[in-house]
Amino acid sequence: MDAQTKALYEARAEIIKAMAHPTRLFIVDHLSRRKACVAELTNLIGADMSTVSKHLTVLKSAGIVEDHKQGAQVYYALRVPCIMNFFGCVESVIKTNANRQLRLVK
Amino acid sequence: MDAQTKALYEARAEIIKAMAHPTRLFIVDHLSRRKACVAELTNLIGADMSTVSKHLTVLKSAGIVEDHKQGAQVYYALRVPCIMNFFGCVESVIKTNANRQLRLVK
DNA sequence: TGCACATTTGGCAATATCGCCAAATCTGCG
DNA sequence: CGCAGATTTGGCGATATTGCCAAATGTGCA
Repeated sequence: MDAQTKALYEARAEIIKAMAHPTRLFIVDHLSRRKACVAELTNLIGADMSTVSKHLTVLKSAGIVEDHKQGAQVYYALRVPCIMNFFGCVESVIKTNANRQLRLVK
Repeated sequence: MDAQTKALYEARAEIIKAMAHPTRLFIVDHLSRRKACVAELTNLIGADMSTVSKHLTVLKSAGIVEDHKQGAQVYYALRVPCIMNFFGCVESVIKTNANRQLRLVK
């Protein structure tokens, strides 16, 4: 694999890596419905606010979300809605896996 | 976030985590065109065969690829073609990011 | 200015991931 | 059986990720 091809796949992996965490996945899912500030997300998630903030930083660096201040609060919004396409396919993988499991039992 | 919701996002993250590596992304991309055996992929990737084999194990455990023996060789194939939808969106994230960069410079 | 609230940053321990090497398996065949 | 080729597994050091706490920073307002 030449350097350029490698760089391409590394760039892609960066984006996907940013999604590869349950909390960040939840955040993306939630933001796909409405923008939210850190405190709001922290509440829903039930982790330390600093933890949530760092997850948001990861998503932001990847370019998946964007933030804007509104008073003392920082609101985050989904920047690339097509990310939601991931879920459909992921769900189908999970379903396929489950079916395979079932077949083994039956 | 209640335990069930958490479990759901964890399951989803498992799948995405399996994709979150340049080499594995390359493998998935390649397998979307044709099935291939380990030696073949190893050649294209240029890493130790044991490394490639382990990447394939990760993809297989996630249910993204499946394998079948053909003589002494093990062929891998994409099990869930919709995974390829990821690329389109990832590409658009990369493009959006690049445009943002440009705007900063201009 | 100084307080209260919202968020980010620094730091650290626990854990997970990665890639290579060496050794173990597995397969077809003489 | 025993060898050669293909693949997987075990193990290890290096590196990256994660989550919490404490401390720092930013913001609106009295």
